[in-house]
Amino acid sequence: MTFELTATDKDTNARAGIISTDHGDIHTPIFMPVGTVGSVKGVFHRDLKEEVQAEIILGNTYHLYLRPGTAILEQAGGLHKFSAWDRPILTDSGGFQVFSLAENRKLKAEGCEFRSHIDGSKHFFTPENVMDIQRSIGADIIMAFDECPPGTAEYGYAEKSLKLTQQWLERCVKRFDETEGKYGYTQALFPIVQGCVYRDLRLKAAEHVASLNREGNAIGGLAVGEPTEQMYEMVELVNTVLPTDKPRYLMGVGTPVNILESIARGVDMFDCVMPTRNGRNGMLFTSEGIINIRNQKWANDFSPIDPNGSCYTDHCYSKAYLRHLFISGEMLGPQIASMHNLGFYLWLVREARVKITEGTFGSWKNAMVLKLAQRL
RNA sequence: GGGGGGAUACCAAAGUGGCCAACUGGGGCAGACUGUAAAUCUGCUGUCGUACGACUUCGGAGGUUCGAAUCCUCCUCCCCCCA
Repeated sequence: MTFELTATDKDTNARAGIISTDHGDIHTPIFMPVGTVGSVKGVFHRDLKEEVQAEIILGNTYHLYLRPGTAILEQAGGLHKFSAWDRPILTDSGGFQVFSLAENRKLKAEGCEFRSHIDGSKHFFTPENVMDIQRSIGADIIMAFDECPPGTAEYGYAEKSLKLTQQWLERCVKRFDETEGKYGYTQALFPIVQGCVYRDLRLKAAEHVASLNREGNAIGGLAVGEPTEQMYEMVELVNTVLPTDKPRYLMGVGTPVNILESIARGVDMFDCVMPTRNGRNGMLFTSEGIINIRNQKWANDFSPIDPNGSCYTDHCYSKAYLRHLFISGEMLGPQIASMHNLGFYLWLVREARVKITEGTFGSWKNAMVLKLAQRL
């Protein structure tokens, strides 16, 4: 995997670049649709490629390990072949599940014991076996196994947690470097900066991560309950330390506005369940603002879902019809909404890329931020 | 013609003297969702009020009672069985 910086904005820290992987190029800034169990929920690969124009998608180590399991994935020849997705894939390590499935796990220095959310069975994740599992899944970019503490964590806990994450990171790197890809193409390991909302911890974590000199770096533990302004502050701070010649990935973020603000602070890669999950639940992100398509007021609005949208669904279907689908519990509704939202997110980052290249990102971003946060 | 059963809020359906403005579903309305245990979850759903509360309701009209959706009388309508 390589990264080439192709443009830098004059007014902000925004950058444009190209990540090259064995499964193709990724133009940054980029949004990566989340496909936890090997499926971007409700969206066909063909639409993901041709309409949404997704260049890379996510998978999740914890979920894929439980189902279908590494044996099946290895027999299939890795997740790309298994799922018939031939573009790049990034897998999260299961670190987020240490956070989101907190009731079902026990943290230890050695690793993390999980109770499967499916059948209650016990599983033990360590930095080493998480690297091995991600080798079996075969993602182009794999993530270090970390602990993601809640945004409200107190300093003492945050400090302790960071120490654990850093120890785990060393072990991840060691294991990763001792092993190699199983399917004939290369993989890259991204370390993750933790440290909650504490400046000194974040700086320390960023310096540690930078010193490892990996092919890309991630910022984790944000958008997990802390105020948005603190998130921006942390992103800005961490990016003063993370190398400029490596892609920076802000994990799990976020709203369209979060993404624009973070691009302005030097982030290159994003992922979030928001466009798909909120889409399934009737929330549309459009070029004019946010729509709750279930609201009564759209019942007789026969205008297209998003007249400026880049997907065929945006022009093909009306708001009134999409509302009808949601109200009627038709599965086509969530599918259309998911595709629309993903299409919008990808349009947004492509547009950001153009503006960065043209040198007009700053003013464009400010105008967009005002528009996109509006509730229609 | 005879006998029996029923009528409760938008729909269905509990409730059969006070704890009932009325269980529960559905529907409707609104909200939440950030490295996905989520096609999920939450709230509201008689009127007025932010709320404490006030007012009007259980087919209709009377009545009994301190008190009625619940008991009595009459009326209207619906369903079932027999002829």
